[in-house]
Amino acid sequence: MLELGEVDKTSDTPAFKQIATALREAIGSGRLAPGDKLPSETQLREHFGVARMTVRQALGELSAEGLLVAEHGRGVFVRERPVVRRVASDRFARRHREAGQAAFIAEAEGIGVPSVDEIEVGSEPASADVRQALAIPARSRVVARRRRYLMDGQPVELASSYVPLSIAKGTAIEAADTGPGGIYARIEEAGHVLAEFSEEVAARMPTPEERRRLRLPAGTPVLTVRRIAFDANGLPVELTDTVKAAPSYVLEYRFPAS
Amino acid sequence: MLELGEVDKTSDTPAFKQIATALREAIGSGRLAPGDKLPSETQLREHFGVARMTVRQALGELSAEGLLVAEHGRGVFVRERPVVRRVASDRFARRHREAGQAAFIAEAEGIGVPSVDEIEVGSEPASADVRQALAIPARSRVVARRRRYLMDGQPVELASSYVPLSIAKGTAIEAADTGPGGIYARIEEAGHVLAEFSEEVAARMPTPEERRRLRLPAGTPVLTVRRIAFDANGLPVELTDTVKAAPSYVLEYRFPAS
DNA sequence: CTTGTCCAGTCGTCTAGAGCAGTTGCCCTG
DNA sequence: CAGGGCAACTGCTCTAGACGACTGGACAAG
Repeated sequence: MLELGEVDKTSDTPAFKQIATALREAIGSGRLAPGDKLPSETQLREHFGVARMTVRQALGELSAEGLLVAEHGRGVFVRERPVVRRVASDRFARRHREAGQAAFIAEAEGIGVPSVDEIEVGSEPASADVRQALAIPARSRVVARRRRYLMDGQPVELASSYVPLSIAKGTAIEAADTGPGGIYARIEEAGHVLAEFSEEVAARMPTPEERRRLRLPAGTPVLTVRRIAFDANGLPVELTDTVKAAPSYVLEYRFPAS
Repeated sequence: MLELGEVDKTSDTPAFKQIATALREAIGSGRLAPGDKLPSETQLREHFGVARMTVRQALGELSAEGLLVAEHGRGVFVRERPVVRRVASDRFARRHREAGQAAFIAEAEGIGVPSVDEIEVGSEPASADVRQALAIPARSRVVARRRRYLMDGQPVELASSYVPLSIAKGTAIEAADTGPGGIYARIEEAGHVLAEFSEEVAARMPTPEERRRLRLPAGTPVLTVRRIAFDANGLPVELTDTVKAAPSYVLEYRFPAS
């Protein structure tokens, strides 16, 4: 019989979140393998001692993340190829609403990343790699911002953002707190209307340093995303390199074809 | 007062879907502007004559799409700007229009199509995962095409393509050689105008089988891409799962003038 | 004027049911 | 033995409540 733990009703964590966590853990540990059928909603309801709607809320969360597939009349199964989609975060949404910068920032900062626990800001000479990406000359300097993002207390992402010093000079971009609307709002204030960005996604093994900071088990790959923002003149204005703990991140884009 | 229409309880469309559609329409038509506050859940409940959970289900759907933001104690608001993943790529759209199907194929199959050295085509029962992605019922069959791509003699990519047998039946899709224009041309000939596709990218370690076929050194991760093509009616018509040895994958986006 | 308290409104979570609609396995029939 | 039909099981939709937590404004006390 599948071991799934219990729900602590005295906890301030909602019961459905606890159930979702228990199921996630069972999948992560391999007790539930890809293709396996989960206990039915009724069985889970009895096991955890909650109402069926509560179980469904947990299952719905995991389905939205792409970990589970429910099939009418058959059961709920662990996905054979687990994927995790982006989920909007209310907290971020609120910040955006207040700042009026919703779409670009939401996308560029990564929707669904709730908190930052480390931050490091300073000007430095740009590496050859960064210079090439930002199309700036040799010996140029950039303002670098390095952060670690947490979700539910677990590190999920390391981000390094670079802005040419020629753009950042004398603005709040040089400060740890970039103010309302974040860094993109400051870049626009500096006269660069954001128009486009490109993303390059790759898979690789983490460095030992990255493994430590992301608390990754040995043998786990990371997903890296390099994003470059361009202004209306096609000038690169910002570069963000992100290292994401895999497979907790997946991109999903839909293109109208015409 | 906001006009939102009614729910037809005799319809076979679920009530919460009808409510979601009504709200989407109100936002699309501008009766609900970005930043506007929606009627409260209680008011919507009374207006549509349904239980509150049903209203919440509709609101949850729109929140997941990024159209709405709920804030505890304040209300539900229309997002200031649409989420980026719904924004068209001009580059892609333009090329599609100019070159017709060739562009869609080049984009979908990967630019700089390499050579294929293994191919395997046949009809088979769809796995739960594939059925879910293609939105087809249990026990459905699909035409599966499994290929290995080579670049300069080195294997770079394993691709598995699935088309519902209901679409492929009696067409060249069932043949190893799909003829000029490839599989997408045959799908269009079958009456499905291709309209959009979605992509999901993830990183993971290869299976031993994949490692062997891609001739990967131990400890090297792969990049996986799942692409689903939809016709003009929003019906999924084809699914491609790709496992790439090549380290990176590029996506480009452009923001609408705003 | 400032501060703190209270309260109505709102969303978040949860319970305890109900009927409906797919899926599957089994039994019965021919 | 093959096929049809039935019944059990599953997830899907929905109802009708309950209480808690958060927000924002009214109002009283300082």
